[in-house]
Amino acid sequence: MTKMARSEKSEPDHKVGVADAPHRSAAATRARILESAEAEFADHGFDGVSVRQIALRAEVPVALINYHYGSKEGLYRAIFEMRAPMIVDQRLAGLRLAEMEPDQERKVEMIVKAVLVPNLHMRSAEKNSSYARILAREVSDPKSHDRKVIQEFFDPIAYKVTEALQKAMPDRTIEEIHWGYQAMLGVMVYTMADTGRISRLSGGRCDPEEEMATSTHLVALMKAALLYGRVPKKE
Amino acid sequence: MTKMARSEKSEPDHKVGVADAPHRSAAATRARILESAEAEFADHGFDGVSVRQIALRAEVPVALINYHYGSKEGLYRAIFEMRAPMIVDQRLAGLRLAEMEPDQERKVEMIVKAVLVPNLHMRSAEKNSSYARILAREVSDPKSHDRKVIQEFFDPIAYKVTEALQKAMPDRTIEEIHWGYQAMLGVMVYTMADTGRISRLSGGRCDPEEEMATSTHLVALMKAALLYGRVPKKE
DNA sequence: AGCATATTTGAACAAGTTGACAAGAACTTT
DNA sequence: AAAGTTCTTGTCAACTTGTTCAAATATGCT
Repeated sequence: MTKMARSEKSEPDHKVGVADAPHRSAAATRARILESAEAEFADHGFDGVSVRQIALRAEVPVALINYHYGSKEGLYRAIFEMRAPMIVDQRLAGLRLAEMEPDQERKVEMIVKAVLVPNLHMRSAEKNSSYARILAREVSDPKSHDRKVIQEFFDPIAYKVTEALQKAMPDRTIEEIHWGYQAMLGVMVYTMADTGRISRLSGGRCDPEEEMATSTHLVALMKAALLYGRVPKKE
Repeated sequence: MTKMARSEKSEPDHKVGVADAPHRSAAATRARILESAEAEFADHGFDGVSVRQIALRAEVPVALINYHYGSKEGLYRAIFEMRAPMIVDQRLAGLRLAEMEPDQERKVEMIVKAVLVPNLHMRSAEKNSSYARILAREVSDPKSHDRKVIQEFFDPIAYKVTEALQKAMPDRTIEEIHWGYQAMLGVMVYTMADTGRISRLSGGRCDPEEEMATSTHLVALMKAALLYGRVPKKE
């Protein structure tokens, strides 16, 4: 029987008076590893990074990361377990607000915002920008299918969004609703994953780092797409 | 000095009468390697695949692929050198058609189609579906930045598209044009990269494999986004 | 203090990686 | 038919990969 990783931590709220002692607390080390992993995975992808690179960046011996997270994939998943709830909660909050809005046009706009804004914000919040890139990469990686991480963490909220859209625009077909949602996700992910191409092509006029401008434009586009983008009825 | 790869082939149009001879022609072998590489890269990404896996699938010894393509990256680039012109040409043709259209609304729709349809078609054409997934992956991979493959092959056509959009909708700001274009690319790439999530979320109602339905919906959405998605003017 | 548990460490492991080489087979041209 | 390319092949060395081990150190509790 192999030694199991310490997945669950007691996380004792010990006094941090001895902060600069030889060993920072275990929790701090775990956090540092997670941080490094996030950055490295964002830059090079799951397969593009070796556990050693992560360990090097975190300034810990390689073995430690296996001790704390069990495996490379365990470490990877830990990133999502930490970050996913943040944006899921924000989306839920946005959806609740949209629900109360009587005006249809505004309601759709609020739903769009509920989906896009949390992620776009995270993208520009320096600290989390790497997670945004990991997320973007994960959705376009067939291997993620095996990891099931998107499905596990984000499918539930996806259902909530499509439901909300359906309620806001009852005259739409289910297909229209879903393709509309996919379109939203697409532009969001593409923008989050941006590696400088948008800025390059636009001569610097468009920059995903500028959260306000980006959100404004994308929300306007997707709102219009959802409200006015009807497919000509068959036959 | 290392032995250089045979990047350029004389590609002699020799008689293929002896097709089933012990050695298939060199060109055929090259092609077979390229095919296998395409499939493997699509499934696992550049870093997720070893040259051995590709060689195994193509049923050739490992060394042969280094002989023909010099290196793993050389092989990767060869895929784009083969496929990119196909879709670039189709887009250009679409743009030329759009140019003659007098009606603005139709014109924009034609530009959208010129961008989306070639890729979506390739996605569903069984043979090339793997290339579509490679492409999708490449745009969300910062490492591609180093490889410069997107920039090299697709930036030129991107400029042509934004120009066309500008001419079709002269009242738009440059930012609106570019964000509109990025949105188009986003939904396209996301759809091309799909790993089954779209179908799963929609209970099987939406499937990127169904080219007609997919194109119809996405074109309708993006046309509306571009035509009616104006950002409220500042101040 | 002293004992048990949690954490950290460097070294080692087996498996798999890439790119290279020299030798051989096949096809072209002379 | 001989010579010269072009193409194919098995094997190799040097190196990474993720993971594990046993020993060392730190920490928390009574």
